[in-house]
Formats: sequence, structure tokens, C-alpha cells
Amino acid sequence: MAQAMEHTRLLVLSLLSVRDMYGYEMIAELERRFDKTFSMKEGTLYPVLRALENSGALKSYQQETPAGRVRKYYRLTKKGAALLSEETRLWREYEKAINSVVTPLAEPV
Amino acid sequence: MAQAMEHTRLLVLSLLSVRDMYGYEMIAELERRFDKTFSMKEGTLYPVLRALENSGALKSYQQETPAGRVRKYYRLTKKGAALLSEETRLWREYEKAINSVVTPLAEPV
DNA sequence: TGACATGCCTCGAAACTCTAGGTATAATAT
DNA sequence: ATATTATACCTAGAGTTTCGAGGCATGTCA
Repeated sequence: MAQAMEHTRLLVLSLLSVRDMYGYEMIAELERRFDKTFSMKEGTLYPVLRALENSGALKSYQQETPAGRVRKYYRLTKKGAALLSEETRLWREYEKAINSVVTPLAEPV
Repeated sequence: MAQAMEHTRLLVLSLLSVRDMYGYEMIAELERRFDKTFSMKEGTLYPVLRALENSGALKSYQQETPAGRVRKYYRLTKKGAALLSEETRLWREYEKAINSVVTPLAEPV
């Protein structure tokens, strides 16, 4: 069963606009929120993080936990914030467009 | 520039739940509604129509216009209506999930 | 010591969409 | 009469994105 976790960039940028996070943490956070709905897969997330960093939307840095585990945190850059704003705009447009076709038929009995 | 017309099945099923339509007409109708936002491409639509018919969600029939032009109309089957209902449910869930992450940050300044 | 959780990563397949064509007929313009 | 545009269908190949299924290393707990 395909899980269709589109708009991955939008979600990643949104999460990082609140606070710096590391990959594994983002997956856990989305899992917590969406529960059974759907989940972002590692095979999806890590390449996206890499691409966002390569394009300058994110900056990463290593940080060690008290326990001695090393995590790779990501921080949103100015460029990333601009991208988030644009992606959000596109999402709103997309959402409205789909609903303009679907909504009228969604309240049948 | 990639146009990202996802949820194609949902849109097709929604349109056909109102009235029978032919492919070219669906594209024109969506074009009219979404205007510049985005458009569904023929290379996307026709394979989807074929797949939906093969799966039993749609039935097609030919119809000639007064002008003598032949069109291939699609009608939603019971199975298609059930699929629409399910796809709509998934869309609502998806929409809510994305918004739960994006919305809180969308009203800055 | 062995199992599980954490945390990172990649490769190849699968799914989906787009580009860029093709065919054929009708309408319109030249 | 002829060329162009609009209508109406279609497909092959490329591109993009996601997923499945692994791998690797360390920390925790039984």
C-alpha cells in the first residue's frame, strides 16, 4: 500500500520553522501527530533533507547528547524561510482548487 | 517546471459524479476552474481513465455529436462511487494532517 | 550476550506525471 | 482550394518522488 506522503518539503520546512530538529525526530513527531494516517519514511526524508541543504534552505550541525549519541540537527535558513512561505502559498492554492471540485459532492447523505 | 497535479483519480471521480464527461472536456473544465493555478495534462489523464475503467470504476461509451464528431464518454459505476467516497475520505484526512503542521505557522506578521 | 531502540544512510523498484510527440476530423481563415 | 487551428483521442520515454529493504554503528536493557 502506497502511503502518499507528498508535500514532504512543506512539512519539513514547517517543522523546522518552529525549532531545529534532527531527521529521526521529525519522523517520530509526524508519527505522533498523524498516528495511523500516514508516516514519512526514512527513505523519503533523508534524501529530501540532503536536497534542501544542498539548495541552501537548511543548514545542518552535529550535536552530542549527554548519553554520547551524535545527532544531525537542521536549521532553517533565510532562504528556507522564503521557500516555506512559497510552498505554503502553493499548498493553500492546491487545497482550494481540489476542494472546489470535491467539496460540493462531499456532503451527500 | 513540474506542475504536480496529484489526486488525479479523486478529481476525475468527482467530476463524473456530477455528470458523464469525456476526457477532453474534463481537461477544459478543470482549466476553466483552476485557470492559471495548474492544469491536468492529457498524458496524465488518459492513462488514469484507462486504469479506472479497467478496475471497474468507470464505464465508457461512444457518442456522436450533431457535427459528426465522436466522443468517448465516461460514466461512474457503483464501484466508482464507492471509490470516490473512499478517496474523498483520504483527501480530508490528508488535508487535515498537512494543515495541522502548516496552519499554526501560516499567520505570521 | 543478545535483542531492541536510536540515528544515520543508500540503492533499486514502483508509482505517478510530464513532454513531446502521433493520428484523425471539423471549423475557420486565407 | 488550402492552410491553420481546434477538437478529440492516444502513447512512449524521461523525469520526479516515494517506498521497501536493506546496511552500519552505538546505547540500553534483560
